[in-house]
Amino acid sequence: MPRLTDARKELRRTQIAEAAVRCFGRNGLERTSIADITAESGLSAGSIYAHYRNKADLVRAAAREVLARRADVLGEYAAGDAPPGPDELLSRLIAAIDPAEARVGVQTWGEATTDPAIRDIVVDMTDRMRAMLHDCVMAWLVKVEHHEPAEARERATPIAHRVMALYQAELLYTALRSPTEETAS
Amino acid sequence: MPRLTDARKELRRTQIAEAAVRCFGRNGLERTSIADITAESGLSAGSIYAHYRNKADLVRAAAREVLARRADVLGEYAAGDAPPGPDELLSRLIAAIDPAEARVGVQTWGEATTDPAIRDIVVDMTDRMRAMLHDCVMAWLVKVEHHEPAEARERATPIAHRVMALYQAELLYTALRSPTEETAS
DNA sequence: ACACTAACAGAATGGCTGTTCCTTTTGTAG
DNA sequence: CTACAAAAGGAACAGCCATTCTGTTAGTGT
Repeated sequence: MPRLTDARKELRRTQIAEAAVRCFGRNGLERTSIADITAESGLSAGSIYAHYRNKADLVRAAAREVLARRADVLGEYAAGDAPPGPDELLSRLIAAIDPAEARVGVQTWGEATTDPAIRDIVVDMTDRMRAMLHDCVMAWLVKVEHHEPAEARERATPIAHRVMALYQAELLYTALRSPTEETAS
Repeated sequence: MPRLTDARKELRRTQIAEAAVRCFGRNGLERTSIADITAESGLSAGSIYAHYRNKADLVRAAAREVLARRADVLGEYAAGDAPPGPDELLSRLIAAIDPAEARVGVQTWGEATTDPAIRDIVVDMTDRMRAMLHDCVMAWLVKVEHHEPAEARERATPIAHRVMALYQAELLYTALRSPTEETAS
């Protein structure tokens, strides 16, 4: 084959990454072998190495994917014109948690303590998500609680911090609650 | 040597476990080889296997040790006759966090998503710690806020839950903040 | 439609690592 | 103090797994 068109290439990359995420959720980052991923994705080792430099690179991509998907959910809320308050916001975030992705997310935290590249991804995604929470809470303070924008910005910071913390804790609980068995119909 | 006296045997076990914890904090649970642990502990492979059935067994012991040490800190507070309020309690817990142990703790979470044995340890320790927090908050409600014991017991539950969540989030931040370098003099 | 070249399959490899085995050492009981 | 047996040392082993390599296939630009 000649060089694949960019769309196709990206498609293959996500196909591999998604298979990897499924494997990671099932067996963990390190206990997942390339062979597992080839089996899950239906591709071969050679093919995987044509798209990712090595396993670490693939893990990074998987981490980015999982974390990004979680962050995206937030974008919608902040933009709406009836922003939910902190409690409601937290409830919705928690309701949107997917157990499999929660597991990979928590595994990612563990890996981040050791691997600087993963650490940067996690920190970056966390900061970004907290910023979105901040926007969301500020919008609520202004539109619903009728605070001054300047004051709202200040007040929103610790609230966003707390919501983030409670959300992460819930993510951990979800990850621990569903050890390895779920056959969601 | 004949069978070591129980005290000596336990000493060796903790010597190995502590070396393992140091290695885990530095390189992660899976990236730490038995060779690393022999180097860190000054013992040999044969010796390690005389005290632990296998590596998984050693990881379990290390997890227990780290989590137990964190839980122990709490015991003191609950027993004192001037129990700290939730905010003060959280501050003290956070102040007592050791970065190296935080890293191993977070790694343990990641492992728990995959390994049922580790999962049980983490869940057990978390429950135990939350129960201690509950006792502590209840003592505060009764002794300082002058609530009725029955009412205090009820009110303490969600508060303990929140303190636990915020503590765990802080643990995560600490683990991420200190990637691998600290040469505390 | 053709040719070119990168994607793909899958076997081969080389290194690493958990575990075991055998020897030597040494703590303990009598 | 002696003898015994378990513990410590460390080399050897076996299996796994990331990565590479070789040939084959099939998209893509012309």
